[in-house]
Amino acid sequence: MKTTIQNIGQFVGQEVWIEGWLWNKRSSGKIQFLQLRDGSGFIQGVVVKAEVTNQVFELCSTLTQESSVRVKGNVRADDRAPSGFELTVTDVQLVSLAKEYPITPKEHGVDFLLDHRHLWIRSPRQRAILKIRSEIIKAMRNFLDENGFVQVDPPILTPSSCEGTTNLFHTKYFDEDAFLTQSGQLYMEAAAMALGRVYSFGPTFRAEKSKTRRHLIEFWMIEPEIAYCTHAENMAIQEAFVQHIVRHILDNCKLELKTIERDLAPLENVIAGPFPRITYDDAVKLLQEKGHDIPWGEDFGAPHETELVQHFERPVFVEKFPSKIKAFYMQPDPERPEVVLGADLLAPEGYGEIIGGSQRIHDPELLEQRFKEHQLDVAYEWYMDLRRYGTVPHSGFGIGLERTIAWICGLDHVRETIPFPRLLNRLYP
RNA sequence: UCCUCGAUAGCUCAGCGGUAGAGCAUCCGGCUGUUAACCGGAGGGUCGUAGGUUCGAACCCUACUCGAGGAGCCA
Repeated sequence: MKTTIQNIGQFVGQEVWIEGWLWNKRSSGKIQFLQLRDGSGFIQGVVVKAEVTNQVFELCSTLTQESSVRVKGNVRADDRAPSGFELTVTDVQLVSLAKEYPITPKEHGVDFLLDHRHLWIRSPRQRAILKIRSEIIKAMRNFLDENGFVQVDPPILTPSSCEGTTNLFHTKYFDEDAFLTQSGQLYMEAAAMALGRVYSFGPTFRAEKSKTRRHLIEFWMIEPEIAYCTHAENMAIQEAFVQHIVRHILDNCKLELKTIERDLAPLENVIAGPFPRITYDDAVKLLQEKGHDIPWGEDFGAPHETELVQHFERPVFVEKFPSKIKAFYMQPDPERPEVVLGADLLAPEGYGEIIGGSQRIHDPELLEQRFKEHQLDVAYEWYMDLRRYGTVPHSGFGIGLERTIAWICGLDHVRETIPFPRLLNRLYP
């Protein structure tokens, strides 16, 4: 009978085969402990010399780290095992004897590990993070699908930038210039006018020379866009969305959270109540009271965000930023036209902005005026069309997948949240 | 782009002007409950590159290359 380590608890008292790899081994003369993994989980195989053939015992003593093996054994519940189960080995088949494995059980530097990322992802910690990544994506899709959103895929090759500010990756589209997308938002606005509630899920590229623990050159974003939706409704959706994700991970990734030693208390608090909201005005006042030298009208830097977040136990919405420091498409507040109906969601524990969202300008004249102010070119004719033909108030947001993962996992760098991170000066492996 | 720090064995690091070191990994030997197992032994180096100072440089100086952390920008 063949099974996976994940399901091995169903076979207590029975003899099963598992197919996997040896990730570490300890031996003691007449007993050997094989640390086995098969992708679905980890289990220890105990090889007792008196209980197997000499051939099997000898084979085990020659096994190297990361050799691939098929192992037969009796499943036992054992309190000494981290997963609760152990395998008393009865037979072993060698699939391939691994050469000297570079990633030893000792500590390694970041550069070395990133050079060996294709092997690093085999380690228990990295496996747990990638598993949580998959579950976060699943939770996001579940929430959106259950709330009437339709997935729409925007293009990756685009004729120009969406927001104008950041540096884009340039490429050629036959004889034309083209750029890798930095956001699918403008296309999602078109899609929302066709399908009501939509979301995109795809990669995003920023050619910024950013070199911090919060930045990747290539990262994934989820960008929901909703027709007939106000700024307030937009924030309510974001709050429910983030709480759904955290709840899903707490319910479904207990073993993985334990593997990465995540403190669960801050996560449990995220789902215990509503997210606080603070206006940009009040945020500036708070920062000034705390001794920060920031005038009204200036955007927050990393130290400002860190300070702000310390005053709240849950993710906090900072809303109504000055329109001058925000994107051209954001709807002005009718009561105070110098600020916009938009909000950033700042994650707790210093993870920074994970969501940026806003109500979009739906008035054609105002949008035309913003185009002129920002000196945007005619490539946006189609975007103006959305206001010419049945324009409606609408809102949306973008959530950065890797920052969300880093926050939920409690990691100190986003590079561990993606299988093969693209970083400044790192395109390998 | 700017600021700070770093580069010595396959890996992680110590050595900071006078014969190149340790732990892990590898190989050999020992051990029936190990959890980064442990104990004994062996092999393993153009000290990032190029100059300079010095009787003598891994060590001091200069430049360059690569990397890390942070800033700006952002998700």
